[in-house]
Amino acid sequence: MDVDTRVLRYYVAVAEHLSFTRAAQELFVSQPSLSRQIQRLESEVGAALFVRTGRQVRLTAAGENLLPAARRILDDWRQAVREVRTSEAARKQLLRIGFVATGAGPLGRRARTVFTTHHPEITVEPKRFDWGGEAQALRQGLADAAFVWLPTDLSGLHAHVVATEPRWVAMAATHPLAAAHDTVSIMDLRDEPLMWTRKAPQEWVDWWAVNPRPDGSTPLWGPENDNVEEMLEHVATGNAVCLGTKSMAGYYAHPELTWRRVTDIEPLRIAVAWPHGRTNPLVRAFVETVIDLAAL
Amino acid sequence: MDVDTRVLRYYVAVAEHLSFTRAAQELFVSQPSLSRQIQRLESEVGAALFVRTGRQVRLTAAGENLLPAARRILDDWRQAVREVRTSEAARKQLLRIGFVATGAGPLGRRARTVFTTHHPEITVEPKRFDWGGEAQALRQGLADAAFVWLPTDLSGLHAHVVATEPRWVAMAATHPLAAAHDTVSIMDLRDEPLMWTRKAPQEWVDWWAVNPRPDGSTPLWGPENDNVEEMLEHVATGNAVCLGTKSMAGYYAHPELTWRRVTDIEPLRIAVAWPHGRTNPLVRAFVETVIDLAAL
DNA sequence: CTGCATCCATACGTTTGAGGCATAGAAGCT
DNA sequence: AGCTTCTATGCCTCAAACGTATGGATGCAG
Repeated sequence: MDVDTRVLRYYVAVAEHLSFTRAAQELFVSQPSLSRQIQRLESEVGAALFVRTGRQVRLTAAGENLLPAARRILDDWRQAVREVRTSEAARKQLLRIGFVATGAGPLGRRARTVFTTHHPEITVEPKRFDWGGEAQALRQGLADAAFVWLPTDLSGLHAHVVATEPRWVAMAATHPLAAAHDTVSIMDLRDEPLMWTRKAPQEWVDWWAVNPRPDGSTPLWGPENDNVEEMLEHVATGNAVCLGTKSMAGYYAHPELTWRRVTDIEPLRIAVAWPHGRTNPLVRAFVETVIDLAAL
Repeated sequence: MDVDTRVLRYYVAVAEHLSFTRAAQELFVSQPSLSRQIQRLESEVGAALFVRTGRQVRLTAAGENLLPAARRILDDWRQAVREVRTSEAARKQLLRIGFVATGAGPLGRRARTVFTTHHPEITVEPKRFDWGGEAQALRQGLADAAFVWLPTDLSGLHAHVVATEPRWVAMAATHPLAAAHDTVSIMDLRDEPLMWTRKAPQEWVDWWAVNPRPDGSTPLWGPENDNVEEMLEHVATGNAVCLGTKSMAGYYAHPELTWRRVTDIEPLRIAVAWPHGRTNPLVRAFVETVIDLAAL
């Protein structure tokens, strides 16, 4: 009679993809493991949820009927956890500001400073997340507001674009390109292995990698990584190059690393974002501070 | 971010009893295990749910806020599973009739016979449950209708009393009481260890054991058991005596067992019951068959 | 019609975690 | 101060969830 929300997530994923293999990939579990969990769920509820006919998978009537309940339970739980976490932070007079890597650069720091002078009783906690994690964190109640890097999935969130940053490329100091030019073109990176991550959605990875390239080609993929530090370790070692922001060129300038401006790709857009639903007045105040500063 | 509904049940139980020890007893888990699960839940949601102050346990604000969501999720899941199981049975043209031990005796069998002649396309499946399990089975969608033995918790169920049965007592054939009388009084059983179960609610156990006795005394408790067969094994071995129905005296008459009518206790009331909510017309038809037969 | 590719199920070994028992530690009562 | 009551911690056991390797069925192409 008991279920784990994990199993419900598995079920919804299979129902959405109508494929165990693809759902397993999305869920970062093996296909056999996923099959077992679905079998277990089916025996628990006493009915087959999917019809597997060799080549294709489709929902049974029971599968269709259970699906809304599974979604409802997942939403209910996510929202409940988000509210508890958010209230707990509010109770402790905390304002948790999520960001990735350099976040919004100088704007973020100025906003925190200004906010703190107006609300000295509040502790503002900058919270660093892995690639794509800042938007996720808002949905999970792990941050109250965040500087999110676009493009990303903004469902469930309010967002205002407050800054843009030119994109730069990082490479090992010994890299030939570093010696050759002060600036580079995206086409100069055609044969360079590029860093990527499975933490962020595909859309995000493609945008950063400029995939497809202006000439229609696909980037050469290098090692995977979860966050800036890991990424730059790889790059300094010479395994790959990576794209980043102008701020990153300043913040993460170590001797083994060389940064160059990329002249011909669009800049990063950065938004301040916060979750839908009842909004803590402090969150709104912080967002307004950011927007005001951005307008200067 | 994931939870098991089991953990939510634990949480709700602790919140209702405001005691880990008592909740653990109700849930049939050890107190340390329960404590650990609650700790785990608390770290998952990022807030303490209970304040433990040595002598007493009370809910925190976060604990109060999470409670409705936990209850909602549990109800949602129970209902979803019940509906899937019920629809699946309907799809297979099954009508599952729950009962305990001898159920409603001859009435149950006659009702199934009559129903089958009117609905030959339907397979009627008598389903036997452990003590107190027939009402539970209706709530869990494991039966479509059932003969429930009163008193029991009827929440979520419709019920009509359709029969009563005098109560008899079973003892080992070698038992002194068996030789002495044709009938016995409840007071004759004062010093006899009586069978009991933890499957059914306390109310049920007390009613069967006639606790307290007319003179205010408490029965002497014998071995525990889950169902008729286990109970009668104990009784035949001479470990205890047990109370049962007149039907049981006929159905379960083996040589090592002697049954005697108990003259001075109220008879068992038996109801036909079915779950709240959308009701399959076949269920209603069966219930009406039972009620009609009972009226004869 | 045969070989190949695709996709889900099964087998098996490994690891995580939920449970029980014993016991420590804290709080209130006598 | 000692006793009782209640929750937390340490340690062990066992079930189950996961991954890798592989089997088996289906559909497509040559």
